[in-house]
Amino acid sequence: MENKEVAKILFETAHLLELDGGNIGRYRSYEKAAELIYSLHERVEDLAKDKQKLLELPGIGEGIVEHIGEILKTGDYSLRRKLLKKYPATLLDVLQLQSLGPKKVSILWREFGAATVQDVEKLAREEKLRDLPGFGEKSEQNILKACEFFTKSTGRFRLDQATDEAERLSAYVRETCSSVESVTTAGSLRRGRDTIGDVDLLVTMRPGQDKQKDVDDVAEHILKYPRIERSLAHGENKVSVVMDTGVQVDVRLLQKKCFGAALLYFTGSKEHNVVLRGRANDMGWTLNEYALTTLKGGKFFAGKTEEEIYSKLKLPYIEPELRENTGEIEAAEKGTLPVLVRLEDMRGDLQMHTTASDGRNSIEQMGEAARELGYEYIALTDHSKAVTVANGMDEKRTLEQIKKIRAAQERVPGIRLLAGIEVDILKSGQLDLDGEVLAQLDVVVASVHSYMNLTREEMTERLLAAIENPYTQIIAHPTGRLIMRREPFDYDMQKILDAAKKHGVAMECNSYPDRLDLRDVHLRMAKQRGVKIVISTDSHSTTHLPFMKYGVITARRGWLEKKDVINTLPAGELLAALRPKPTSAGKPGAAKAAKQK
DNA sequence: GCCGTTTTCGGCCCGACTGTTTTCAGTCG
Repeated sequence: MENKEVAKILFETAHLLELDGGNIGRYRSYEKAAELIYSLHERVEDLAKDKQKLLELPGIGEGIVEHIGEILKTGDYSLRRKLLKKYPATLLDVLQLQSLGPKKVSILWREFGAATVQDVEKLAREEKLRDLPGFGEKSEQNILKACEFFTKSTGRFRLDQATDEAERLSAYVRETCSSVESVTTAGSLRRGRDTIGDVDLLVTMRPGQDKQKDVDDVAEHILKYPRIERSLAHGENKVSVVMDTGVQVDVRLLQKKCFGAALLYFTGSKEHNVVLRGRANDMGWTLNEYALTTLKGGKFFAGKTEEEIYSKLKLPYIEPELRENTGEIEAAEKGTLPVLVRLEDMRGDLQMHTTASDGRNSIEQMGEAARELGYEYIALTDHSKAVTVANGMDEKRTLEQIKKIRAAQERVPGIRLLAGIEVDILKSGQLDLDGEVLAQLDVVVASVHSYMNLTREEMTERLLAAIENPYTQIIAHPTGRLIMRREPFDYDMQKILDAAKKHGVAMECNSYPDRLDLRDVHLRMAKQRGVKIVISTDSHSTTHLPFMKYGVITARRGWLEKKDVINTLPAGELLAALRPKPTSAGKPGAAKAAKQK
């Protein structure tokens, strides 16, 4: 059973307990355990074999260990089942609605038997909510809007969508408010999560222009941004709006001396902050979004920069992408934080498509655009014949494509053009092209585009076969997930990564914002095993080449350093770092054997 | 249900905002 599934059952139990009222802290224990397991990089199933190991985890006690045992054994949990007899599972959706929390959801359930978002929406339309205690006309309207929003979307957005929204609004504020000194992105967007709930922007004022009136003027001005669909909140130092794209943006207007404390606080994660707060308390201070102050007397101690606060807490600066409370604080204490890979470290891009298959641009255009970005090399990796919808190439066309790439090199100086392929991994695990042809390519990237619903065992075998094939050098978008659209393939990731390490096959961190695959947790697993990583864009147009930044941020979330990512190497060293292919001339039988694998 | 150098009970991060109230409960991040 996957950690995600165990965590889901615990989360649901926590929410149901919250609805049920009673002991305040009890549900938080379930929630804390769920959060921990969700972000754990070891499998909870493996840890559970040794009860002591589970007990060592913070927030996990005898009770939770027993419940985890039950969940792993039976696939469900008796308390959750019991609560679900009392409350329908659809109430968990209702709980997701903005402005409705456990207390109010509980009232709606008791008073009207409202169990679904549709039920609540109907009641709001019939104006039946406004007379309940704690409700009113305005909250009825908000609930109605929340129901409509829920129906329209699940409320999360891809990293690129949130990035675009943040950049557009930031530019508007910077360009049109002369009293504003800086606009900074915080929240999960700054941490680089693959999906974003809402965008957090922090605004500071220029010296001398930071009186409440100036701040109010800026808030008013932000509310005039034409792409705002509606405003959710407008306080003294906060403006919350929903854009016409459905993305929610919270803008906070800050005093400069609080900027570091606020940036730290609003960047999160919540779990990271809770530990920092506890640490501050232990040292005789208290940390909030304004400052680090003394516990007694509230004397200001630090707050202007994040570095200053970490330093006072006797920690080195921790990069935002690491702030998930998954070991970064311990690493910071020991001085073993990774030096994370940066976008500037990337020397080439190893997956992209041209008009030869389903790309929009020619070899030359891709080469020139990549050279503009400062790359030293790229691999042109069009599809193989199994992907008929993408005009995949057979052996003959692949050989012609190699010639075309070699010829294009003459016309595009200043960047090395590597002849590559994105060869399909067939249902059997065989590669889609003959070994003799694969042997002539500089870079062989292999990936799955069909039969995505095989059983866990079948999919594991399929990928193992592909990795064992001597021509495979890189596995591209290894889990096949499409963010918010398609679940990842089901297979044994540990076995696949172990095999990749054994055979010297690199795993891709695909930068395409719909994919981000491998994801952070899996990249970290790969790093721990010493598996080589490449970060590629899978560009289908020159306009996709800048997606590299999303792959890099995902890699950073996976704790990857420059040395873990082989396309940070110069071309010669990169080619040496790729798994050596058998040459068709040297071993006549090798190619044939590989084909039959 | 978990936790503890204010430790076996009593609190669980904590401050802002909203909407409903006339001083605060509920929600949110």
